[in-house]
Amino acid sequence: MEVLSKPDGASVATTAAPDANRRGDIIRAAGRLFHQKGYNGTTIRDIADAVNMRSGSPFYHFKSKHEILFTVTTEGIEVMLRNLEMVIARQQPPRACFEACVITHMNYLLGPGRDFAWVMLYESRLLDPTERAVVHCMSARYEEVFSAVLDRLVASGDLRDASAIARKLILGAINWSAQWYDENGASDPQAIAQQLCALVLREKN
Amino acid sequence: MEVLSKPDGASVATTAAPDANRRGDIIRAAGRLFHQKGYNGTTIRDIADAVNMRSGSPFYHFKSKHEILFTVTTEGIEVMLRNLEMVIARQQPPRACFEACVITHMNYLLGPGRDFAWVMLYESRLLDPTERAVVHCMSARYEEVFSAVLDRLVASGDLRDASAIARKLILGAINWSAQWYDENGASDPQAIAQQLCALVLREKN
DNA sequence: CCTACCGATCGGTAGG
DNA sequence: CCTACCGATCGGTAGG
Repeated sequence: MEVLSKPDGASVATTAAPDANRRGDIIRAAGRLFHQKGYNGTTIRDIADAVNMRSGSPFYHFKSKHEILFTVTTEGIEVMLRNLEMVIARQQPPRACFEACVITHMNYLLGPGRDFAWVMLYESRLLDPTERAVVHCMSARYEEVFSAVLDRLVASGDLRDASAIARKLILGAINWSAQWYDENGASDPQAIAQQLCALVLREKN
Repeated sequence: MEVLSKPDGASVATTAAPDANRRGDIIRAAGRLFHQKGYNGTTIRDIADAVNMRSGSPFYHFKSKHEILFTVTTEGIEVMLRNLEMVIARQQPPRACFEACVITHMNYLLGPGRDFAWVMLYESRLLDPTERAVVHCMSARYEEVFSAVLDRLVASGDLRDASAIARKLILGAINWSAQWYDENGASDPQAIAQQLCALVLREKN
């Protein structure tokens, strides 16, 4: 790489990085900041600072602040949906399938996807109607797939009720964990997922 | 009242109202706006407009925008805690007590307290550390009282587990309902509360 | 509680 | 991707 032949390597490393994914840097930094301070509490200058740009430069990659929020949000929901479909493709028995879905959901929600999932759950409502409709559509798809997992649990006798309200309550218990989970605390995402399963599933016999 | 003797009654009615609780008007309007658009997405001018004041006037009642947020937040948690303690004072059996607590919680969360509870749940994190500590302390008190209700359920055999995680999961399922509840939808707060009870409690026999 | 206003900051843009 | 900047708007205040 030509970078190596430049006389001032250190300076190049921090200011140039020609082929690095600056767009990805921006959405990761924006996700973290939107999570910490909220969308409206975060300025373009905050985001630019976090990736060592000047305040005008994020607009070279995104046409508006809203577009950054939209990108962060869809990144979150897309990964969650992809993960869910991968787990279901394993074709496990109903109970094992549900447990795996919850573990996967929580691993992302409380782990690498913390910021993206948070923004999707709590900040996407600040998008304008058109963008919000897209996000809502993707969330509905997630719920639809999850719903089929619950239906199988009812069929196998592991769950009493898979109505729309029951589904919302279960997903609520899961998603709410992002509010109180402490990564330095005693329990990890998997342990929480298992507690959730024990709470809503019938006792095994 | 002297108001009645004024020649232009209509004008008086909209501009004077000398002894009305303007402070209460402000926090109600602020609650609704913070719920709709978020704390940072709501301006002092939005709030002032909503109660027919000019932009500088809210500062006659509150020393800062943060103080309005703090007041809205504590109003929410105080009412919820008071309601909870009133239900517990009825001294019902464990299962009936739990059901009554959940119904009361949801009636406020999805009904008259919609805005206050929402702001408490989702916007209070934007307070500065000192104010947030006060709110956190009140929330902890709520959880503590709720925890005792769960302990009795375990003792009576109606619930398998009342660990801290189980408690968080149950409260999460409840609180999350504010995200999806549709007041024009099919089910009312009480029906949702009963579904929650059916989901987490052992079957009666 | 209003009028009039302030300094700071915001999202976004033109031109390079 | 930076420099330099713009119009709009923000939270808050002084004086009445």
